Parts: sequence; structure tokens; C-alpha cells
Amino acid sequence: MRRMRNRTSTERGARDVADGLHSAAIHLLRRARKQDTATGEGPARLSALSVLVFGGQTTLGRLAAAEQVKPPTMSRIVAGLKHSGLVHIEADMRDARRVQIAATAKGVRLVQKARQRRIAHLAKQLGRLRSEDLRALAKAVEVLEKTIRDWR
Amino acid sequence: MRRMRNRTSTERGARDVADGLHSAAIHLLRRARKQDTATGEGPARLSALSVLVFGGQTTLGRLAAAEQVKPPTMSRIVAGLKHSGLVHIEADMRDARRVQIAATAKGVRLVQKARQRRIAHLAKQLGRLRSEDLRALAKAVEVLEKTIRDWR
DNA sequence: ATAATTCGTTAGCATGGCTAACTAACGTAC
DNA sequence: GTACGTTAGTTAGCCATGCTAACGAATTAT
Repeated sequence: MRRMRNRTSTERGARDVADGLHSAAIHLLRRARKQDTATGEGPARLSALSVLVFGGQTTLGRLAAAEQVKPPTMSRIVAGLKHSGLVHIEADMRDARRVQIAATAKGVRLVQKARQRRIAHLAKQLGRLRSEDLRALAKAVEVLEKTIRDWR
Repeated sequence: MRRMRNRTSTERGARDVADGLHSAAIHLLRRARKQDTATGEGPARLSALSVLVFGGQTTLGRLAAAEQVKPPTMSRIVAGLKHSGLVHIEADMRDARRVQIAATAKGVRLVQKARQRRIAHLAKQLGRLRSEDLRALAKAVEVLEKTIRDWR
């Protein structure tokens, strides 16, 4: 178990996997991020807008929690999105402290286009893999999604 | 957008995998990054310092290219690292325009500790997975490393 | 009614990305 | 050897995105 080269999957422990995963994630995102500049919106705004598009309207606090930022940060992100006409904001009837934030049609379109660009580029790389490798990645994505859901 | 629930691995195409991978990478890194706050240095500085530690000394321009940022950005990052005593800078004998940047012993120690913290935290999450899932991730990491190497 | 809590905003700070414009040094052509 | 173009880094100044502290307003609990 102390062979360092040529290790097979089963020989790699959680630490090795974590290390490789971390490094791979960094490099993947650096490349993917460049595709997003075409939208004219920054990464934080795009990410928050995506949550709204896929998850439907929410309050500012819930959106901040989903994005793992503090409320003041999200407040400013939402202000920027509103300024660009990508979200609209309305008061909550039941609790006047809350604000309900929702993506506009324009916001939905932008997210769809951004996703297409980003994903197309990454998918192009993945498309060159053997289908066996692609299946392995698909399985891994499921595992990662579960890991993230159950994070503590 | 059109990712459906209840699809099995083999039914997911490159686009779906790319989408899930992108999202998972974002969320993984957001969580991992929080471990780094203990170092007192920001993410850009830590990342650049890591390159120096693992890759040895280089010039500012090469470091900027490695980190995929523009020279002015790297100039400021390096200035911060120098201010914290994590790198030292010396003139290049052959070309006086260039500056050679290298991690100090303190810089090396900081990177090692940061990496340990980061990886330990992620590994702790992965350690809760079934060993079958962990093997799937390990395989995926190999595939990703290959994908990144062959990127074009 | 009053006190405590919760939700969001405002103000102010630091980091990190960019472009434009500059200086300094190098290389080349004459 | 001088003049010109190129290359490496820095400086100045913009914007986005993270934070904490402090606040106002609304809700909830006592």
C-alpha cells in the first residue's frame, strides 16, 4: 500500500482522492470560467442567478445560504442583477422584512446561454474520452452531488 | 436544464456530465476554500505560492501564466507574499528586466499546512462514503487528470 | 407593552481581477 | 554606437466580491 506510482483506483485512499479532486477542480474551473466572461456578468452573479433559475424564487437570506455567502454580500449581488434586469424583487406578503427574488425572462435566457457556452466547452473535452471513462465520470458526479448534499 | 432525475450513469451524455461536474467543482471548492482562511492569506496568494513551492522559482511572467492571470495582477499578489515574508525576490543575472521569485522556508511551511488542512477536510467527507463510491471517485480523478493534461 | 430576535441594508475594509500607460532593459538594424 | 522596436514589470485606477460592524424595520416572545 505504499506504492506511490502506478497506483490503481482501489489503492488510493481518501486523502489521495481528496488531493487529486481538489487540484482537478481548480484547473477545471479556471478554464470554464473564461467562457463566462461573454455574459458580461461576474461569477458570483451568474451563480446566484443560476440558483434562482433552477430553484425558483427565494428570499435573500436563503439565497445567501445557498451560495454560502453572508447576507450583505448577497444583497449587493442581487442589486447588481436587478440593475441588469435579470431579477425582479417583490415584498413578501406574510413577512415584510423579507424580499422575494426571482429571475426575469431575460435572466433565464442569460443563464441558459451561459450554461450552453460553459458546458459545451467542457463537454467538448469530455467527448474525446472513451465511453468507459465518461461513465466513470458520470458515476463520480453522482457521488459528488451526494457528498455535497450531506456535507457537514 | 434538461438533467432529469433517475437517469443512470450510462444514460448521461457528455453535456450532462460536464454540467454536473462544473456545479460540483464550484461547491467543493467553495467549501475547501474556507479551510484556507486559517492561513491569513487569500486564495490567489496561496495558489501562487503553491506553484512556487511545487514548481520551484520562476519569473513573474511565468508565474502569471501558470496562474492564468495578467502580469499586473501577479505583481500585486507577489508584493503581498513578499510583505508576509513568504517569498523572496532577486534580480535575474542574465536579464535585468526579469525578477526571480522563490518561496521562503516560511512559505513552504505555510503551503504544507494549508494543503494538509484543506485535504484533511475534504478527505473527512470522502471517508464517509461507501468504499465503492470512493473507488469511483478515484477512477474519476484519474480521468480528470488526463483530461486536463490533454486540454485544448 | 416591552424586549429579544430576525431580515435586510448601509458603510467601510481587503483582496483580486482587468486595462492603460509608463519605465527599464534587451535586441536589432543601420 | 545610436536609434528603434520589443519585452518584462510596475503603477494607477477601475470594478466585482468577500467580510464585519452597525443600523432600521418587522416579527416574535415574554
